[in-house]
Amino acid sequence: MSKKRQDVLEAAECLFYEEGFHAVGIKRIVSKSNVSLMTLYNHFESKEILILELLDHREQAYVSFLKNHVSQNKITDNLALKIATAHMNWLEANSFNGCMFLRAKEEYQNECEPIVDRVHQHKKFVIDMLESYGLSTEESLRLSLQLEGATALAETTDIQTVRAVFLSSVNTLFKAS
Amino acid sequence: MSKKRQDVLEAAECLFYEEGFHAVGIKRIVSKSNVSLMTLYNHFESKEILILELLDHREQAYVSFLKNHVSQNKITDNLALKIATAHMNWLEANSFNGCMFLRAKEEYQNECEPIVDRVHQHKKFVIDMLESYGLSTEESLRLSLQLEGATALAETTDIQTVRAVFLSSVNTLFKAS
DNA sequence: TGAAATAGAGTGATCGTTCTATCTATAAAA
DNA sequence: TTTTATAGATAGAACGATCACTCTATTTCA
Repeated sequence: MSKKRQDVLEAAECLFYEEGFHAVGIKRIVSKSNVSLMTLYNHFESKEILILELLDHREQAYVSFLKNHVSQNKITDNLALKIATAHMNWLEANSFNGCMFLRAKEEYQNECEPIVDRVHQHKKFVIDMLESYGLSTEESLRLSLQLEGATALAETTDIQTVRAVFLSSVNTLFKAS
Repeated sequence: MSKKRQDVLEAAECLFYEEGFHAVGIKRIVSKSNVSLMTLYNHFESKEILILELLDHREQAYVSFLKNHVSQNKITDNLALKIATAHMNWLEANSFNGCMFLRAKEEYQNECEPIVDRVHQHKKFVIDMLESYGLSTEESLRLSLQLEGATALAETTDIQTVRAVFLSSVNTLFKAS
């Protein structure tokens, strides 16, 4: 991948996540990424296409982060707790402003169908991933609700408090599974 | 409260919730509420102040909705489940696009401190309300995570599925309380 | 008679996007 | 090694549309 392209994606991801999609203009992204306006438009046809590619980029980052942390986790008897811990580490490292996918869907609900579709696809993808780890459909949904809850709670609550509440809930819900 | 003022608040609440704060312009609100531009500005000094008053309005609506539904709920042995059911009814009636407070905080994170402060205040208010129902601090946080999770999951998942997963989780977490 | 609401023009700023004209850097041809 | 050709990146002006907000002049209604 082109270095310029990567610079744009990283600046856009940071700005959009911190301030929202409609609140951040193309000029801000260009300025932050040290790239010219035309270079951005040579790589991305439009703002909406940039957002779509950003969501691809972020899904890949989240999934590989989870994979790595789950495989490194030493807990052996509780898969859900392994995944929850990995998700908690993701939140702690990157994300105190909600789920970027849900936020994209919320902002483009009545404006850009491809973005909304992409978000639904992502959430389905995560559920499928949980099932591929060996959870049942119902367990996947149940864990998914916990993951979403932790992400939201972390927006307004001290992260160590969220960790304790989140992991103990998951532990209770999935013990002796 | 003035009728015109009420009209503006209702139109703004609907539009902001459906499409986001930055995505909706004042002209759209004026147009939807059948009120003139100057009338809006006579009632609300600025867009940000309108949003702040909207959050007041919505907090009041949510709290009284919860109070009514909790008191009418016939479950006698599980307070958390009563509250969860009431929250589920709120989601089903009004809210398939996330938590309006979190969305306000996300969009105004680096732009308007009073809005961000108001959102933190709201979340603290909800926790306090849960405690005033008789839950411990830890139980309140635990239930709060479930409420946030249900709100988020309802954005991309069939509402009856959310209801089943949500209520069964709360039931497991709070049984024999 | 006086206060409130109206429509609509006007403010300067910013939006996403396009265009132009200049510059840089690498690679092929001399 | 020098010249030329090609492609990519640059800054910045310009587009029409919209942003939040103000002002004015007129109308409605108690």
